[in-house]
Parts: sequence; C-alpha cells; structure tokens
Amino acid sequence: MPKRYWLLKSEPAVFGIDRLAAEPGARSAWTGVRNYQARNFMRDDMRIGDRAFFYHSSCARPGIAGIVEVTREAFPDPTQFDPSSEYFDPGASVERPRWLCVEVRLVRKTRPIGLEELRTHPELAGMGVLRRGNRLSIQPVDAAEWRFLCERLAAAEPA
DNA sequence: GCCAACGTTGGC
DNA sequence: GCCAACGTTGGC
Repeated sequence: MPKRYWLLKSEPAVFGIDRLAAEPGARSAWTGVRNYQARNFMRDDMRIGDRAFFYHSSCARPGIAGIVEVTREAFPDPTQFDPSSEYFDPGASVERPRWLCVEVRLVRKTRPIGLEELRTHPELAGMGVLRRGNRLSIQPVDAAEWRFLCERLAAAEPA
C-alpha cells in the first residue's frame, strides 16, 4: 500500500505547530475533528507512516508550517466523552463512539509557506486548501503536489 | 466585520 | 425525503 499524503488544518490559537513540538516526543492525538468527511479520511485511508502538512488556518498568515507523520491509526477521540471539553458530544458514548482521531508526530517545522505563495504555483492549483470556501480540516494531497512542495522546501533550505 | 461556501437541523 | 433556515469555517 503506497503512502498517502494529507493536509491537516489547525488554528494556531488553539493548537499551533509549536504546541505539537512541545509535546513529549513531539507527538499528539489529532483531536477535535467534528466533520464526517474528515473523520472518514482518518478511519478509512490514513495509515501509519502517512505524511501530512501541518497547516495554520484562521490566523494572520495562513499556510503550511511543518510536516507531520501518522504514528497511530484511527481510535476514538477522547474529547467527545469529556463534558468539560468544547468538543464534548452528548450523542457519543464509549460503547458507541462517533468521532475518531489519529496520533501524529512532528517530523519538522518548515519555513512558512503562505497561501499567496501556494497560489503562485500552477502545479498546486488542484489543492483543496486553495479552493475558496474550503472548510475541510483534513484533505488528501496528491503525491505530485507533495513532491513539488518538498522540492520547493529543499531548494529554500539547502542542507 | 463581511461574506462565500457548505454542513447540519428540523418542520413538513 | 425535501429544503429553507441556521451555524460554522476561514480568507480577506
């Protein structure tokens, strides 16, 4: 099974890339996803070893901030059971969980790649995050788009 | 704050 | 099951 690529959105005011970096082992459960399409991507398609861009949304400079790797496949999102969590779902139970999360590990922070930069590359025109009105917080990324962006990053960050 | 997009809810 | 109203996302 070939590795897949993703884009994971997070609001830096809620959980930014530096928060992930500060977690033990730079790992964290990716909780709080409350959209069925995004949940199904995690449940059906996300596998250990898949890689994703960590994307900052709803902030002054939205864009890619780093690269993460999936380290645990989908399991029940514990925040749905926690009445004190803003992600609490009274319709979910431990016996019948509704929402899932995966665990990710920060591979590395990257230089910020803003939306405006992403838009300058015709190679990336198909990316969901560039579509206006896009709201999906977990999006698949084509292998060609992934490769293109990694090459751009490598060019800007000579070893 | 505005507004486009679009998912969810609820009356029928 | 339809669909209008409503709520949320997210860039600007």
